[in-house]
This record gives sequence, structure tokens and C-alpha cells, in this order.
Amino acid sequence: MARKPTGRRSTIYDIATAAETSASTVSLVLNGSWERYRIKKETAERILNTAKAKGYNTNLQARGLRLSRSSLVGMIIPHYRNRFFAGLAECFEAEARARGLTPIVVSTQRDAKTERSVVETMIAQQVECLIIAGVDDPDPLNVLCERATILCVNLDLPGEGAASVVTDNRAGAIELTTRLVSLVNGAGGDPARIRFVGGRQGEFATEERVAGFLAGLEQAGISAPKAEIERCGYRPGAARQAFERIAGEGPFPPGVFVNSITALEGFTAFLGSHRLAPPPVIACFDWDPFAAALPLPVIMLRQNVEALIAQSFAVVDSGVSERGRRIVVPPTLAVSPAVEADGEEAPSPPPGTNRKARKVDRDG
Amino acid sequence: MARKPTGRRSTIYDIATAAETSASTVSLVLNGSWERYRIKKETAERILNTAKAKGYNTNLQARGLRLSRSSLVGMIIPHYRNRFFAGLAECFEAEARARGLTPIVVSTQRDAKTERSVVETMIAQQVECLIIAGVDDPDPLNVLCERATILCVNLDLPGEGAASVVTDNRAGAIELTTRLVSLVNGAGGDPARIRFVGGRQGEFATEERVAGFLAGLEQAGISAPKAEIERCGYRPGAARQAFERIAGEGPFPPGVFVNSITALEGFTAFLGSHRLAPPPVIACFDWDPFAAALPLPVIMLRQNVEALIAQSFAVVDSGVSERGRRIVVPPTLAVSPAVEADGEEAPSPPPGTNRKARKVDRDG
DNA sequence: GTGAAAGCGCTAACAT
DNA sequence: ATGTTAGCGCTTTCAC
Repeated sequence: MARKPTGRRSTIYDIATAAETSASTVSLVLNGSWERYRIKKETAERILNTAKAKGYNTNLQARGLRLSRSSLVGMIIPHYRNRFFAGLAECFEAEARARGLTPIVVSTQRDAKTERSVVETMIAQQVECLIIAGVDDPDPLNVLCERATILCVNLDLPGEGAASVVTDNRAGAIELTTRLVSLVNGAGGDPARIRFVGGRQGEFATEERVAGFLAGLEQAGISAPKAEIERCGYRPGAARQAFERIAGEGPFPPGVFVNSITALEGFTAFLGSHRLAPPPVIACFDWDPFAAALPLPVIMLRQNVEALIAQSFAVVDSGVSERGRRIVVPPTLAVSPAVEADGEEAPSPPPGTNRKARKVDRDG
Repeated sequence: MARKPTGRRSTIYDIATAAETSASTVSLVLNGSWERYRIKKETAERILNTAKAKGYNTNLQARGLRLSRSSLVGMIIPHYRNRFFAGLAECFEAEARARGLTPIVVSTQRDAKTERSVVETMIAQQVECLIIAGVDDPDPLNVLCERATILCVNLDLPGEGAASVVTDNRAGAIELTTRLVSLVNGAGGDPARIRFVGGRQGEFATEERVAGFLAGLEQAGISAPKAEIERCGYRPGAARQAFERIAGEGPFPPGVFVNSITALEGFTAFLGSHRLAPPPVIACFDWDPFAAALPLPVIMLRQNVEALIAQSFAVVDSGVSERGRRIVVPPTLAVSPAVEADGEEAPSPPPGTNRKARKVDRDG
């Protein structure tokens, strides 16, 4: 069959002509299965050479069409603007590449319409699986995937339409609260005055963390009224106002449980106009290197993005995503220099945690 | 032609059978060109309905193969861990979606081998164009794209193998330096003692900013010796050490030009162990909301990610990416509350800047 | 107005 | 040991 080259990209037919052999032989050789098909080493080398010379590059759309396997894997996340989601994206990509798959990550800005249309596009592009991260209501997306018979996993915010991988928000919050109480005690403050600021009313992660916070206080022999919980949302400005309000109520609390990095950002803004001496102890359920470097006593809980992604791929690999199944991953503690200087011991690793040492090459 | 359904996804043939018509008619209708082909409204509606009922979803791999147009557009970036690259990724996605294209963003961790293999994979996936952001040496990648006849644009770090879109580092640094000098003067400090910290020796952006810094000082009637420039790299720890060194040399400088957010992170870490009163004025060529909220006098230069992406798409749209062409985009100034409180006026918008008001929905 | 047919680049079963 | 062939799902020209 005579084919004239479209544009300039060479196909296996071009290679076949140039190497004086057939397209199927070229295909076999290029896919490494030429040994199995006992193709002469000489022929194989000739093909490999001309392919290299012509700068041949497989057309994965054609291969995908033929094999009904695109080698595309998708993930949606709300955005890249904090370390948690940025980390999820990078880990997902690394894991996908390690498997010879092409990762497609798309941010959806927490907009349900965008989420839906992005998922539809990904399905149309024939992704082999989809990880749905940080979506408030993943159910309709899970339905979309199911109808297209593609496996999906909910990450961070769970849903009932597929398996979900989530951080152990409650246990993490208990641990964080316990340490916060102990630091406040150590500084001579009254732990009963500790406050909780940040997060969204009714949101899974927030409510779990509130529950953990209250449980942690109770374990320390402190009972706190619900009124003390300030679920002011995720905007820094709102958090700042919450802190202003708290400051207006009397002496500032000796410790605060800050839910999310944006709420902590609100706290630093608040600090700009209020000189607090001594500064309160901050426990933040979230992590950011800039915040961690602050000259403030702050302990942070960092979600284990590597484990979260590994577990998500494990579900996909297993071939089934049982509706409603929950896989829980513990977060890990990070302590600021300001706390370490105060004599806080290094945190002991939570049992069963994946503690791969990861050299993070920080750059601009 | 009889076809048995693979898996469960319906094809135009399934729709055709169910709607008692032919695959070509279904295709015409589904692509909206049925008016042009004067297909009966009744037929069209019947097809549309059965397509919806069957949850039909176009196979874009097949369409791409047929049309030699994948509707995929690619971008590579070093990582998502700062606001600049995160912003680039999000803008690129938004712009791509607005054009009905599927964005593929992949992070390459500043590793030349990864960069190369990711670009090869993207070419194999038939991306229609590629934006290469933050790559030290884009030349070999430009060659790869050229051989595959796909348009590419270098972003942030320029190269000679294609057109490049870059921030106006030099003019930005001059502006930043001028303001820094004026703030230092206003605080009664000696501007001749201002220092430059951060960045990588020989890197395009760093050298441009150093040149702008020196030019800015000169314009203010100050001549600074080259020895004062501390290109300590992008790791926060190295920056911190640089600050320790500077502190050891005598009274701390009244102002510092900090190149990159990681260097600023090093500065905050340094601040934890050194009480400086009054604090030095900080001018940072980079932007981060957390840093901007710090109770410190800091002015920041934010790269205009929207304009950078818009210009990159403009090159792609034009159909040619002239080797070596440079398109320059001015950055914009951001001033911390601590500076505003000191009576600093609001920055005037640089002329010709794309100043779309963008409501940034910050969340966790 | 609608259908038949060819072919995008690739793979794999089946011939030779 | 290698070539022939039949599609994967889609678009579009041409025929009826």
C-alpha cells in the first residue's frame, strides 16, 4: 500500500521502505518483541538504525486506538497553589512515569462544572484511570467514570461512588492537639483557653479535625464548648478577622489549632498589627516550608502525599475500586526551629508509616 | 460491517444501529455540521437522543488519528512548588480549555533527562504545541519539536531554538532597586550598604536581575562593588548562611534585594535567631502570599503569569516560532501591609500591562 | 437527505 | 524468519 507522508513525521511504513522490510516487522522490532518472533538480529539492527536516523517516534494515538489502551492516566485537583496539591501532582506524575504511563493532571478550581467537563474530556481522551482529588462531591464524577468503565479513586475528600484514600484527619488532629496542650503547659499557659480556627463547616476534613481536636482536649482532661470552634472558611482575610475577634475578647489564647495554611497566613497578617508577647503556640494541620521557617513556635502536620498517591495507584492496580471503601493514611509531624529550640523532642515516627527519605531539591 | 462492542463504550456504530441510520450520519450530527449537510431535523434529534441515552463519548484518539489533530497541548515546568510555576500551570490550563484543547502539564524537576523523555512522550502523544518553561537549556528540546514539526515556545528561561517569552528581569530589578533605595532612605538607612542575595551564577534570570540591581543603584548615585552580590543558589539553607555571614561582617544592612522566594525563606529562618531592630527593608524578586503577609517591610515583584501565557499562545497561534525571538513581559509590584503602613503609596501600573482583575479564590 | 467506503498509524493473528 | 491482512473509531468525499 503506497502512502505519502503527511507533514514530515515518519511512520513504520517509511521505516519499512527504507529498511527494505515490512511494517509488521518494524512494529515487532520497535516493540522489543523481535526476539520472541525470532527476527534476525541483522534485520532488527537495520530497522533500529533507520528508525533512529529518521527520528522515528511512535504515534501513541494510533497504538492506543489499536490496543484500546491509551497509556494515559488522569488526575484532577482543585489547584496547585499549596504544598499539598502541588505535592500530589508531582508524586502522581512520578508514579505514572515509573509505570510507563503518561500523566494528565488538570486543576479544576473547585468548580463543579469544570470538574465535570474536565472528567468528560479525560474520558474522551481514553484515560485508563482517574484520580479525583479534593472534590467536595465526587459522586457524579464517579458515575461518569463507571459508565465509561474506567477505574477511579477519590483522594483527600471521600465519596460513596468509588474507593477513597484519605488522610487520617481525626487521629492526626488528636496527636496535634496533645502536643499543643503539652507545649502550652510547658510555657505556663492555660490549655483550656486553646482555640480552633479555620476550615469549612460541614466539610469532611474540617469536621474530622474538629472531632479530633475535641477528643484530644478531652484526653488531656479539658472540656471545651463547641462555641470555641471558628470554622471561618479558607480565605486568609476571614481567618485574620477571626483572630481579631478573639483578640478583642480578652487576653489572647496561649495556643491555637490552625486548620490549613491559609488560616495560618491570616494569623501572620493579624500578627502584623498585634504585638503578642509571648507569642501563642501554633499547631497547624497543614504544612508549608515558609511557615515552618517562621520565627514562631509552630508545629505542623504534613499529609503524606507519597503514601496517598501510592495507595491510590494500589487501588487502580488491584483492578477494583469498591464503592465506599476507605483507605486511611496517617499524616506526619513537622516542628519549627522555634519549637525545637524550646527543647521539644524530635517527633517519633508513627508506626507503619512510609518514611522514605526524600531529598527535596528546593529551587526557584 | 458487524462490530461487537469492546467493553461497554458505545461507538457511532452503536448509535447508528440504535437510531436506525448510518455511522456517517451520526458523525455529521454529533459534530454539529448536520445543518450544512441538510440532514432532517427529525433524524438529527433521534440521533442526539440515543447518543445521550447511551452516554456516548467521542473517542478523541480515533478522531485525532483520522484528523491528524490531537487537540492536545503540552507544557513542561520544573515543579509546582511555588506560586510562579503553579500560576503558569493554572493559566495554561485555563487558556487551553478556553480554546477547546486538552492541556497536558508535566513537571520535570529540572532534570535534563526527564525533560527530554517527557518531551518525547508528549510528541508521541501528538501534542499540537509545546511550551517549555523554566528549562535551563531548551535547545535540544526545541530540536526534538522541530523534527516532529510541532511548534514550541520557551518560557521564563529563553533559548535560541525557538521564540522565547520572558519576564523583563532587568527593568523589573531596576524598579525594585529604586524603590528599595527610597525606602531605605526614608528609614534613615545608608542605601550604599544594600545587599543582593540569591540566585544562581550564570543563570539568565539571575544575571539580568543583578544587572538591573547594579543599574538601579547607579541611577540612584550609588556604586556598589561586585563583591557584594551573593549568588548563593536557590536553597533556603544556603541563603540563610549567606545572611549569617553578612550579619557577621558588622551591622546588618538596612536593605536587601532578595532574589527568589526560597532566599526569602532563608531570611525568615535567619530572623529566628537574630533580633534585628529595626528590621531591614526587603525587596524580593518573586511573590508569595504568605511572605507578603509577613509583619516585615517587604516589597515584591510578581511575574505576570497571565501575560506570559497569553504571549506564549499568541506565538503558537501565529503559526511560527522564530528562533531567538524574544517577547518581554513586565512584572508587577506588590507591597506588604507593613510597607503600606509606613506611608508607601500604591504602585502605579506599568504601562501596557495586561491588568485583568483576577479574583483569586484562595482555599485549602 | 443519507449511506458506503477509504484510510489515519498501529498491532497481532495468520499465512507463507 | 518475515509479509499479509484486518481492523481499532472516526471523518469526509462521493455516490445514490
